[in-house]
Amino acid sequence: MISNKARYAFRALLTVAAAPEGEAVTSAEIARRYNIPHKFLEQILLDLRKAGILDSRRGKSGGYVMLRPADTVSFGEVLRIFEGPLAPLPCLSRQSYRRCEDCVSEAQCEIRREFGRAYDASRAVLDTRTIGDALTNSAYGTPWRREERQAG
Amino acid sequence: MISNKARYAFRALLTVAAAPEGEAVTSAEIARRYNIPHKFLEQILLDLRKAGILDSRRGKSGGYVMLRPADTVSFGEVLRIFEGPLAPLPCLSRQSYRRCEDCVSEAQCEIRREFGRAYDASRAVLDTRTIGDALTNSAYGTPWRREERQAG
DNA sequence: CTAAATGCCTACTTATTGAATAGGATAAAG
DNA sequence: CTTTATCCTATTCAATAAGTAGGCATTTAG
Repeated sequence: MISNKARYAFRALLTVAAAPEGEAVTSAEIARRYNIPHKFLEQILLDLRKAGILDSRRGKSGGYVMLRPADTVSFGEVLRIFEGPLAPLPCLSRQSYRRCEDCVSEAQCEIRREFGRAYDASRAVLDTRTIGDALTNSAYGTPWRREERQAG
Repeated sequence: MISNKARYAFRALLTVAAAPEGEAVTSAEIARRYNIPHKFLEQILLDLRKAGILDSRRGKSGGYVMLRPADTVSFGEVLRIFEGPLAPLPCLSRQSYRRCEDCVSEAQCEIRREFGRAYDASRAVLDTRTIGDALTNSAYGTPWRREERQAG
Protein backbone atom coordinates (compact mmCIF):
# COMPACT_ATOMS: atom_id res chain seq x y z
CA MET A 1 0.00 0.00 0.00
CA ILE A 2 1.21 3.45 -0.84
CA SER A 3 0.79 6.15 1.81
CA ASN A 4 -2.13 8.57 1.93
CA LYS A 5 0.42 11.29 1.37
CA ALA A 6 1.47 9.83 -1.96
CA ARG A 7 -2.11 9.23 -3.01
CA TYR A 8 -3.04 12.82 -2.17
CA ALA A 9 -0.06 13.97 -4.20
CA PHE A 10 -1.32 12.14 -7.28
CA ARG A 11 -4.81 13.48 -6.73
CA ALA A 12 -3.45 17.02 -6.56
CA LEU A 13 -1.12 16.62 -9.52
CA LEU A 14 -3.82 15.19 -11.76
CA THR A 15 -6.10 18.06 -10.80
CA VAL A 16 -3.52 20.74 -11.53
CA ALA A 17 -2.50 19.04 -14.77
CA ALA A 18 -6.13 18.81 -15.91
CA ALA A 19 -6.79 22.50 -15.32
CA PRO A 20 -6.75 24.81 -18.35
CA GLU A 21 -3.24 25.96 -19.28
CA GLY A 22 -1.94 28.72 -17.02
CA GLU A 23 -4.90 28.61 -14.67
CA ALA A 24 -3.81 28.16 -11.06
CA VAL A 25 -5.56 25.72 -8.74
CA THR A 26 -5.62 26.47 -5.02
CA SER A 27 -4.83 23.99 -2.29
CA ALA A 28 -8.18 24.78 -0.67
CA GLU A 29 -10.02 23.86 -3.85
CA ILE A 30 -8.25 20.51 -4.14
CA ALA A 31 -8.72 19.77 -0.46
CA ARG A 32 -12.43 20.48 -0.65
CA ARG A 33 -12.96 18.51 -3.84
CA TYR A 34 -11.30 15.35 -2.60
CA ASN A 35 -11.90 15.61 1.09
CA ILE A 36 -8.22 15.90 1.94
CA PRO A 37 -7.10 17.63 5.18
CA HIS A 38 -6.11 21.07 3.98
CA LYS A 39 -3.00 21.70 6.06
CA PHE A 40 -1.71 18.25 5.25
CA LEU A 41 -2.21 18.86 1.55
CA GLU A 42 -0.31 22.13 1.78
CA GLN A 43 2.78 20.24 2.93
CA ILE A 44 2.43 17.85 0.06
CA LEU A 45 2.08 20.59 -2.54
CA LEU A 46 5.13 22.21 -1.04
CA ASP A 47 7.09 19.00 -1.56
CA LEU A 48 5.96 18.86 -5.17
CA ARG A 49 7.10 22.43 -5.67
CA LYS A 50 10.48 21.76 -4.06
CA ALA A 51 10.82 18.76 -6.35
CA GLY A 52 10.44 21.07 -9.33
CA ILE A 53 7.21 19.57 -10.54
CA LEU A 54 4.76 22.28 -9.56
CA ASP A 55 5.08 26.04 -9.60
CA SER A 56 3.16 28.27 -7.20
CA ARG A 57 1.77 31.77 -7.07
CA ARG A 58 1.07 33.47 -3.77
CA GLY A 59 -1.57 35.94 -2.68
CA LYS A 60 -5.00 36.52 -4.09
CA SER A 61 -5.61 34.58 -7.30
CA GLY A 62 -2.66 32.41 -6.32
CA GLY A 63 -2.44 28.64 -6.49
CA TYR A 64 -0.48 25.94 -8.26
CA VAL A 65 0.36 25.24 -11.88
CA MET A 66 2.51 22.62 -13.58
CA LEU A 67 6.15 23.64 -13.85
CA ARG A 68 7.01 20.74 -16.17
CA PRO A 69 4.65 19.33 -18.81
CA ALA A 70 2.42 16.60 -17.37
CA ASP A 71 3.67 14.01 -19.82
CA THR A 72 7.23 14.34 -18.52
CA VAL A 73 6.21 13.45 -14.95
CA SER A 74 6.06 9.70 -14.39
CA PHE A 75 4.18 7.97 -11.62
CA GLY A 76 7.43 6.44 -10.47
CA GLU A 77 9.12 9.80 -10.05
CA VAL A 78 6.31 11.14 -7.90
CA LEU A 79 6.10 7.98 -5.87
CA ARG A 80 9.80 8.12 -5.08
CA ILE A 81 9.44 11.66 -3.73
CA PHE A 82 7.00 10.50 -1.07
CA GLU A 83 7.90 6.88 -0.50
CA GLY A 84 11.62 6.80 -1.05
CA PRO A 85 13.12 3.93 -3.08
CA LEU A 86 10.55 1.70 -4.77
CA ALA A 87 12.84 -1.33 -4.87
CA PRO A 88 11.50 -4.26 -2.85
CA LEU A 89 14.99 -5.02 -1.56
CA PRO A 90 17.79 -2.62 -0.59
CA CYS A 91 20.15 -4.54 -2.86
CA LEU A 92 17.92 -3.80 -5.86
CA SER A 93 17.86 -0.02 -5.50
CA ARG A 94 20.25 1.88 -7.72
CA GLN A 95 19.68 5.23 -6.04
CA SER A 96 20.24 3.97 -2.53
CA TYR A 97 21.84 0.55 -2.76
CA ARG A 98 22.41 -1.30 0.48
CA ARG A 99 23.53 -4.84 1.06
CA CYS A 100 21.11 -7.15 2.88
CA GLU A 101 22.55 -8.17 6.24
CA ASP A 102 21.40 -11.74 5.75
CA CYS A 103 22.84 -12.13 2.27
CA VAL A 104 25.56 -14.66 1.57
CA SER A 105 26.05 -14.16 -2.16
CA GLU A 106 24.21 -11.37 -3.88
CA ALA A 107 24.94 -12.62 -7.38
CA GLN A 108 23.35 -15.96 -6.57
CA CYS A 109 20.56 -14.82 -4.28
CA GLU A 110 17.24 -16.34 -5.36
CA ILE A 111 15.26 -13.75 -3.44
CA ARG A 112 17.04 -10.97 -5.24
CA ARG A 113 16.51 -12.65 -8.59
CA GLU A 114 12.78 -13.17 -8.18
CA PHE A 115 12.08 -9.78 -6.68
CA GLY A 116 14.21 -8.29 -9.40
CA ARG A 117 11.74 -9.65 -11.94
CA ALA A 118 8.78 -8.26 -10.01
CA TYR A 119 10.47 -4.90 -9.65
CA ASP A 120 11.29 -4.75 -13.36
CA ALA A 121 7.68 -5.51 -14.24
CA SER A 122 6.39 -2.87 -11.88
CA ARG A 123 8.87 -0.27 -13.04
CA ALA A 124 7.98 -0.93 -16.66
CA VAL A 125 4.62 0.60 -15.78
CA LEU A 126 5.45 3.20 -13.13
CA ASP A 127 8.48 4.69 -14.85
CA THR A 128 6.87 4.92 -18.28
CA ARG A 129 3.32 5.99 -17.53
CA THR A 130 2.99 9.72 -16.88
CA ILE A 131 0.45 12.07 -15.35
CA GLY A 132 -0.24 13.22 -18.90
CA ASP A 133 -0.88 9.66 -20.10
CA ALA A 134 -3.29 9.09 -17.26
CA LEU A 135 -5.35 12.14 -18.25
CA THR A 136 -5.50 11.21 -21.91
CA ASN A 137 -8.54 8.96 -22.38
CA SER A 138 -9.62 9.89 -18.89
CA ALA A 139 -13.34 10.16 -18.35
CA TYR A 140 -12.58 13.48 -16.70
CA GLY A 141 -9.81 14.66 -18.95
CA THR A 142 -9.18 18.37 -19.09
CA PRO A 143 -12.26 20.59 -19.08
CA TRP A 144 -11.87 21.59 -22.72
CA ARG A 145 -11.41 17.98 -23.68
CA ARG A 146 -14.58 17.03 -21.92
CA GLU A 147 -16.50 19.63 -23.91
CA GLU A 148 -14.83 18.49 -27.10
CA ARG A 149 -16.08 14.99 -26.44
CA GLN A 150 -19.61 16.15 -25.69
CA ALA A 151 -19.60 18.29 -28.80
CA GLY A 152 -18.24 15.55 -31.05
CA MET B 1 10.84 -2.32 0.52
CA ILE B 2 9.64 -5.55 2.02
CA SER B 3 10.20 -6.05 5.76
CA ASN B 4 13.15 -7.92 7.21
CA LYS B 5 10.62 -10.37 8.56
CA ALA B 6 9.41 -11.26 5.06
CA ARG B 7 12.94 -11.48 3.72
CA TYR B 8 13.97 -13.80 6.56
CA ALA B 9 10.92 -15.92 5.79
CA PHE B 10 12.04 -16.38 2.19
CA ARG B 11 15.57 -17.15 3.30
CA ALA B 12 14.26 -19.81 5.66
CA LEU B 13 11.81 -21.29 3.18
CA LEU B 14 14.39 -21.57 0.42
CA THR B 15 16.75 -23.28 2.84
CA VAL B 16 14.20 -25.80 4.02
CA ALA B 17 13.03 -26.43 0.46
CA ALA B 18 16.59 -27.00 -0.72
CA ALA B 19 17.33 -29.55 1.99
CA PRO B 20 17.23 -33.24 1.03
CA GLU B 21 13.67 -34.65 1.14
CA GLY B 22 12.52 -35.43 4.68
CA GLU B 23 15.56 -33.94 6.34
CA ALA B 24 14.59 -31.36 8.95
CA VAL B 25 16.40 -28.04 9.20
CA THR B 26 16.60 -26.32 12.60
CA SER B 27 15.91 -22.67 13.24
CA ALA B 28 19.32 -22.37 14.87
CA GLU B 29 21.02 -23.62 11.72
CA ILE B 30 19.20 -21.14 9.51
CA ALA B 31 19.81 -18.29 11.92
CA ARG B 32 23.52 -19.04 12.07
CA ARG B 33 23.88 -19.44 8.32
CA TYR B 34 22.24 -16.15 7.43
CA ASN B 35 22.99 -14.10 10.47
CA ILE B 36 19.36 -13.77 11.46
CA PRO B 37 18.40 -13.12 15.12
CA HIS B 38 17.41 -16.58 16.32
CA LYS B 39 14.41 -15.73 18.47
CA PHE B 40 13.03 -13.50 15.77
CA LEU B 41 13.37 -16.27 13.22
CA GLU B 42 11.54 -18.67 15.51
CA GLN B 43 8.46 -16.44 15.37
CA ILE B 44 8.67 -16.33 11.61
CA LEU B 45 8.94 -20.10 11.25
CA LEU B 46 5.98 -20.40 13.57
CA ASP B 47 3.96 -18.17 11.25
CA LEU B 48 4.94 -20.30 8.28
CA ARG B 49 3.82 -23.39 10.12
CA LYS B 50 0.51 -21.85 11.12
CA ALA B 51 0.02 -20.88 7.49
CA GLY B 52 0.31 -24.53 6.55
CA ILE B 53 3.49 -24.14 4.53
CA LEU B 54 6.01 -25.72 6.87
CA ASP B 55 5.76 -28.69 9.16
CA SER B 56 7.80 -28.99 12.34
CA ARG B 57 9.26 -31.69 14.54
CA ARG B 58 10.13 -30.98 18.14
CA GLY B 59 12.88 -32.24 20.37
CA LYS B 60 16.22 -33.71 19.46
CA SER B 61 16.66 -34.14 15.71
CA GLY B 62 13.73 -31.79 15.31
CA GLY B 63 13.41 -28.91 12.89
CA TYR B 64 11.36 -27.83 9.92
CA VAL B 65 10.36 -29.50 6.67
CA MET B 66 8.09 -28.46 3.82
CA LEU B 67 4.48 -29.39 4.38
CA ARG B 68 3.47 -28.52 0.82
CA PRO B 69 5.69 -29.05 -2.25
CA ALA B 70 7.93 -26.05 -2.87
CA ASP B 71 6.54 -25.49 -6.34
CA THR B 72 3.05 -24.90 -4.98
CA VAL B 73 4.20 -22.05 -2.74
CA SER B 74 4.31 -18.74 -4.61
CA PHE B 75 6.27 -15.69 -3.57
CA GLY B 76 3.03 -13.73 -3.47
CA GLU B 77 1.44 -16.12 -1.00
CA VAL B 78 4.36 -15.89 1.39
CA LEU B 79 4.59 -12.14 1.05
CA ARG B 80 0.92 -11.73 1.91
CA ILE B 81 1.41 -13.70 5.13
CA PHE B 82 3.93 -11.19 6.41
CA GLU B 83 3.01 -7.96 4.68
CA GLY B 84 -0.75 -8.18 4.36
CA PRO B 85 -2.36 -7.14 1.08
CA LEU B 86 0.10 -6.45 -1.74
CA ALA B 87 -2.23 -4.08 -3.57
CA PRO B 88 -0.84 -0.54 -3.82
CA LEU B 89 -4.30 0.91 -3.13
CA PRO B 90 -7.00 -0.34 -0.77
CA CYS B 91 -9.50 -0.18 -3.64
CA LEU B 92 -7.38 -2.65 -5.64
CA SER B 93 -7.26 -5.40 -3.04
CA ARG B 94 -9.74 -8.23 -3.53
CA GLN B 95 -9.03 -9.85 -0.17
CA SER B 96 -9.46 -6.70 1.84
CA TYR B 97 -11.11 -4.11 -0.36
CA ARG B 98 -11.56 -0.65 1.09
CA ARG B 99 -12.71 2.51 -0.61
CA CYS B 100 -10.26 5.44 -0.69
CA GLU B 101 -11.57 8.32 1.39
CA ASP B 102 -10.49 10.80 -1.24
CA CYS B 103 -12.06 9.01 -4.16
CA VAL B 104 -14.84 10.62 -6.16
CA SER B 105 -15.47 7.94 -8.76
CA GLU B 106 -13.67 4.64 -8.49
CA ALA B 107 -14.58 3.51 -11.99
CA GLN B 108 -13.00 6.62 -13.46
CA CYS B 109 -10.08 7.06 -11.08
CA GLU B 110 -6.83 7.56 -12.98
CA ILE B 111 -4.75 6.66 -9.96
CA ARG B 112 -6.57 3.38 -9.59
CA ARG B 113 -6.21 2.64 -13.28
CA GLU B 114 -2.47 3.26 -13.45
CA PHE B 115 -1.66 1.48 -10.21
CA GLY B 116 -3.89 -1.33 -11.35
CA ARG B 117 -1.55 -1.85 -14.29
CA ALA B 118 1.50 -1.81 -12.04
CA TYR B 119 -0.12 -4.22 -9.63
CA ASP B 120 -1.09 -6.61 -12.42
CA ALA B 121 2.45 -6.59 -13.73
CA SER B 122 3.89 -7.25 -10.32
CA ARG B 123 1.41 -10.00 -9.54
CA ALA B 124 2.13 -11.70 -12.83
CA VAL B 125 5.54 -12.42 -11.35
CA LEU B 126 4.88 -12.83 -7.65
CA ASP B 127 1.81 -15.03 -7.95
CA THR B 128 3.27 -17.32 -10.59
CA ARG B 129 6.87 -17.76 -9.48
CA THR B 130 7.28 -20.31 -6.70
CA ILE B 131 9.90 -21.27 -4.16
CA GLY B 132 10.47 -24.36 -6.27
CA ASP B 133 11.01 -22.30 -9.43
CA ALA B 134 13.53 -20.13 -7.64
CA LEU B 135 15.60 -23.16 -6.64
CA THR B 136 15.59 -24.68 -10.12
CA ASN B 137 18.58 -23.24 -11.98
CA SER B 138 19.83 -21.85 -8.71
CA ALA B 139 23.56 -21.76 -8.22
CA TYR B 140 22.92 -23.29 -4.84
CA GLY B 141 20.13 -25.63 -5.78
CA THR B 142 19.66 -28.64 -3.58
CA PRO B 143 22.82 -30.29 -2.30
CA TRP B 144 22.48 -33.32 -4.57
CA ARG B 145 21.93 -31.02 -7.54
CA ARG B 146 25.11 -29.17 -6.80
CA GLU B 147 27.08 -32.40 -6.87
CA GLU B 148 25.35 -33.46 -10.04
CA ARG B 149 26.51 -30.27 -11.72
CA GLN B 150 30.08 -30.67 -10.54
CA ALA B 151 30.09 -34.26 -11.73
CA GLY B 152 28.61 -33.47 -15.17
C1' DC C 1 -2.63 51.84 1.96
C1' DT C 2 -5.06 48.19 3.85
C1' DA C 3 -7.45 43.89 4.17
C1' DA C 4 -8.18 39.52 2.54
C1' DA C 5 -6.61 35.54 0.40
C1' DT C 6 -3.23 32.68 -0.60
C1' DG C 7 1.13 30.07 -0.15
C1' DC C 8 5.37 29.08 3.12
C1' DC C 9 7.56 27.12 7.05
C1' DT C 10 8.35 24.70 11.49
C1' DA C 11 7.08 22.36 15.42
C1' DC C 12 4.26 19.16 17.74
C1' DT C 13 1.17 15.07 18.66
C1' DT C 14 -0.69 10.53 18.49
C1' DA C 15 -1.12 5.84 16.95
C1' DT C 16 0.79 2.17 14.53
C1' DT C 17 4.29 -0.78 12.94
C1' DG C 18 8.93 -2.89 12.50
C1' DA C 19 12.34 -5.26 14.61
C1' DA C 20 13.63 -7.29 17.72
C1' DT C 21 14.44 -9.17 23.02
C1' DA C 22 13.06 -12.00 26.96
C1' DG C 23 11.61 -15.80 29.43
C1' DG C 24 9.85 -19.62 29.95
C1' DA C 25 6.45 -23.90 28.61
C1' DT C 26 6.15 -28.15 26.03
C1' DA C 27 7.66 -32.14 23.64
C1' DA C 28 10.75 -35.75 21.80
C1' DA C 29 15.08 -38.52 21.73
C1' DG C 30 18.56 -40.86 23.73
C1' DC D 1 15.80 -37.44 33.23
C1' DT D 2 18.62 -34.42 30.69
C1' DT D 3 19.38 -32.31 26.48
C1' DT D 4 17.74 -30.15 22.50
C1' DA D 5 14.54 -28.54 19.94
C1' DT D 6 9.97 -26.06 19.00
C1' DC D 7 6.04 -23.21 20.92
C1' DC D 8 3.87 -19.20 22.91
C1' DT D 9 3.24 -14.56 24.99
C1' DA D 10 4.68 -10.30 26.64
C1' DT D 11 7.58 -6.32 26.46
C1' DT D 12 10.71 -2.76 24.59
C1' DC D 13 12.50 0.75 21.57
C1' DA D 14 12.73 3.48 17.47
C1' DA D 15 10.88 5.03 13.36
C1' DT D 16 7.14 6.35 10.46
C1' DA D 17 2.37 7.75 9.08
C1' DA D 18 -0.94 10.94 9.38
C1' DG D 19 -2.23 14.51 10.69
C1' DT D 20 -2.76 19.31 13.81
C1' DA D 21 -1.39 23.90 14.99
C1' DG D 22 0.17 28.41 14.62
C1' DG D 23 1.90 31.88 12.59
C1' DC D 24 4.94 34.43 8.74
C1' DA D 25 5.27 36.21 3.90
C1' DT D 26 3.43 37.75 -0.39
C1' DT D 27 0.20 39.34 -3.69
C1' DT D 28 -3.71 41.80 -5.31
C1' DA D 29 -8.38 43.98 -5.12
C1' DG D 30 -10.51 47.78 -3.52
